[in-house]
Amino acid sequence: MSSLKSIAKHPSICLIDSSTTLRELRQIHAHLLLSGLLNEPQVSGQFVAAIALRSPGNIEYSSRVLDRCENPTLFSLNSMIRVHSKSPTPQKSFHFYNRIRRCGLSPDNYTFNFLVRACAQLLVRGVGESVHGALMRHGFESDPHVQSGLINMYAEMGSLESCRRVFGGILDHDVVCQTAMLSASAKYGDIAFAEQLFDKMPKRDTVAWNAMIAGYAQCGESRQALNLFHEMQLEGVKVNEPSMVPVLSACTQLGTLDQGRWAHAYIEKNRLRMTLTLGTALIDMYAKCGDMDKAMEVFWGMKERNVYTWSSAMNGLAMNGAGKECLELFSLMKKDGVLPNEVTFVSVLRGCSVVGLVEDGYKHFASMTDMYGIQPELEHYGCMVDLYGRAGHLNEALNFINDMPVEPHAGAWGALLNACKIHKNMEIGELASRKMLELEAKSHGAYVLLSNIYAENKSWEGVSHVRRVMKSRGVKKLPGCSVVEVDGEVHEFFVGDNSHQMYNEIKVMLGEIFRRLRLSGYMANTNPVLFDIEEEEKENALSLHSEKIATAFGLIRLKKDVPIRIVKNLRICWDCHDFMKMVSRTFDRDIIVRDNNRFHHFKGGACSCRDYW
DNA sequence: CTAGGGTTAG
Repeated sequence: MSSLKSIAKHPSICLIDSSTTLRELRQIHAHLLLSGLLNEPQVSGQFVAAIALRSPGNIEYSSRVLDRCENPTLFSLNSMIRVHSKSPTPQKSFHFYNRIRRCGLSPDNYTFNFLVRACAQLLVRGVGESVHGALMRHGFESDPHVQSGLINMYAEMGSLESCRRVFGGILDHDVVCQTAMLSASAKYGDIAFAEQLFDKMPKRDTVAWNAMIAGYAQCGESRQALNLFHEMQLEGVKVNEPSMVPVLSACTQLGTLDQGRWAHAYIEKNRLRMTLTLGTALIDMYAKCGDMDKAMEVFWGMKERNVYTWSSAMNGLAMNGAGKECLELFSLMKKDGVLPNEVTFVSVLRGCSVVGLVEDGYKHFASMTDMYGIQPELEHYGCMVDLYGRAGHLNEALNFINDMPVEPHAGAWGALLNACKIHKNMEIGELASRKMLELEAKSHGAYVLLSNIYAENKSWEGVSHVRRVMKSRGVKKLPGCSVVEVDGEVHEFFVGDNSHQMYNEIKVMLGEIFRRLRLSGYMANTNPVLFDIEEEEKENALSLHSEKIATAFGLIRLKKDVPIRIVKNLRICWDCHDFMKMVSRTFDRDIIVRDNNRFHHFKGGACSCRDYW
């Protein structure tokens, strides 16, 4: 036995890791074969498992080795099931599961755990249920990891009910399966139940804390996510890489660059590894908080990049108006041998759209099916309509919608409507809004756009008609809200908000801004017919859009060389857009606004969106 | 030295 142990630790096997090449594996294999060691099931098992666990890129090779092996160990077969469960071909797990029986072995709790996870990936009707049945027959339903896998599987299959049934059937809840149930509940928006589980866990480990933080972030409870992370540190729980991903995601949602920077510094100070996932979350955070330079710095600093990493960076560039750079990155990605997916193409098309590259956009759109076998989805069609529309090719945009092989969705008509607003086209605009409102009768934005198209074309009866319809249908909207961060503290302003403790100073500053802007020729949007995106309380002189209040506050509290960063929950309106441009020139300040659509970088009187809104 | 938690779009 002792000799077996030393064989199992054969130095060449210990050397295998993710950088090992196929050639090197062949050499190790030949070496083991020549020395006769490979006949030992333990050694071949170790060899196969080492490849499976530490060098998944060479999984095909270890699969062939294992297939030729007379007496594979359960350990090596389990390892193969495990790698395939996380691969794009989870069905291959079953090949090794079947081999377990044929070799006269019996599956253990590890086998079923990995197999269940393979089913969660596979998502073929009935397969998960039959594996569930098989593991019950083998008596593994009381294993906490198997239970956790089952809950996770049913969550993936879309049935919170089944998760609850599994969970309810367990007498003694282990932390592992409680954590799985916590994640499943959060995934389906039942954050209250997730909290309840978290609160009554007898022992909360890092994984449980991470799951709860991620649950908050997924449900859009960003503040709660950040609060819980701070609590986690106070409790002295060990923080690791997966802890930071939802923390960054919360910063991304809030648009709070200072907090995001703090999280980045925390990662470095605690020497957390810059894994693919963590790096991608960091790039996304910087991109969506408006610091695209920093996002690219992180991007280029990464050792490896997958399709998520590339797509995040490309999406960031597109959102920030850097369409050319987005397309350059796309060619580099392909050169790097990374295969684009459907999400990548959303970024590519948006990149083309923001700089008006109609031809390139069409070329890339066609390449989706021709070269990559990716079926365009609604988002891609929406991007194409936006591409044609923004460039002023309204008829082509309309034809494109009419030729769509699937039923056009509200987003496609919305993109066309938006283009009609930019290019002041009333006829197509009416058609687009009618179609859009058939699909989304309560879409506030559609009414506003249509009304403004009428107003700009001086069709007053059109304007009043829209208003009547809106009222009769009870269309509601979110109140506009803008957020500014000063010294890591988040300040929130609503439309016409006078509740801030510094409101008196803000009021004085607003007066000063308007006085100076008027001297430079700014005409406040006084057209009483032009429909305001946040029209309510317009008659109140102090009722200003939240981004104007936020700008005044930023001018007071932020140093001159620091850009004023504003995050808005709605789309910025034309008047505020003009206002921002003029403030950026008159006060010589950079202003960066993230609205719910994209970024606007105001500098020296111009905007990065080139007034394409 | 096999089991849990995390990322892009909408």
